[in-house]
Amino acid sequence: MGASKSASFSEKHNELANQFKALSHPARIAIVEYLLSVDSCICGDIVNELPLAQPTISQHLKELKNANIIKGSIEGTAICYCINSETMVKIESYFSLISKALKSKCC
Amino acid sequence: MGASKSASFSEKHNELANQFKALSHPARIAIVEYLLSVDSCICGDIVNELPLAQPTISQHLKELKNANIIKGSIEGTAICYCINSETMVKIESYFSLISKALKSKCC
DNA sequence: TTATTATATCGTAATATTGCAATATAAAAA
DNA sequence: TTTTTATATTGCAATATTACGATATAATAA
Repeated sequence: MGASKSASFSEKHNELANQFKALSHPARIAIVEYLLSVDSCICGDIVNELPLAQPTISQHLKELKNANIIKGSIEGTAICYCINSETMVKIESYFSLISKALKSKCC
Repeated sequence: MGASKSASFSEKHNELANQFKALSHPARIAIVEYLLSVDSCICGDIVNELPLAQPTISQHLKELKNANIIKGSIEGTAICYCINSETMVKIESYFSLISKALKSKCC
């Protein structure tokens, strides 16, 4: 067969995996860092920032949005995207927990 | 066409994306958390912990190893895997940086 | 109303991932 | 040496992702 056996794993593990999957493409990392570098959340020019066609970027944005990595709100003709800090803090805490747990170990 | 245009992105963005890709599957998250829960790094029974066949787990372990998420060393017949703390700390720092940058923002 | 502009969706080809049976490898035990 | 045990590799089918041209949608401008 093939195809992920995601049903065999916990809800928590699946949610985490989905958020990492959203970040598992260089274009999506570049989008996140671009949103971070822009002063406000007024965007609308991500297409010109990346070497990808408009439909491709639209698709990447959708994936980031579905994973709660970014938020988007309609702003006239344009759409205003920005990073979802809540999710970022959550992921940071996860790695912080792992780092702490590793300190009390051998290896 | 299709297939990731990874060559169009920076080395740094590709490396990060690869590490997140390694963590983008619930089985691999489960492996990391299992390694974390075991007291020492003496392992060898990951196959019995997960609802996947031995070749599948071997493949997941290989992907985690290639992305430097885990390290493996031969220990007689068994192979001893453990988490690569260096990488975890690096990823933690990345999200810490993002969180900090987000604090001085609107949204 | 008719452009124009910004973004989303559809359809599809190219490629990558997932999972596992079968098999290989390699060290320790009998 | 032969068997057992632990892990890796191969080959392949099922499925998912990536990218983009064509097209749709929807708000503003002319």
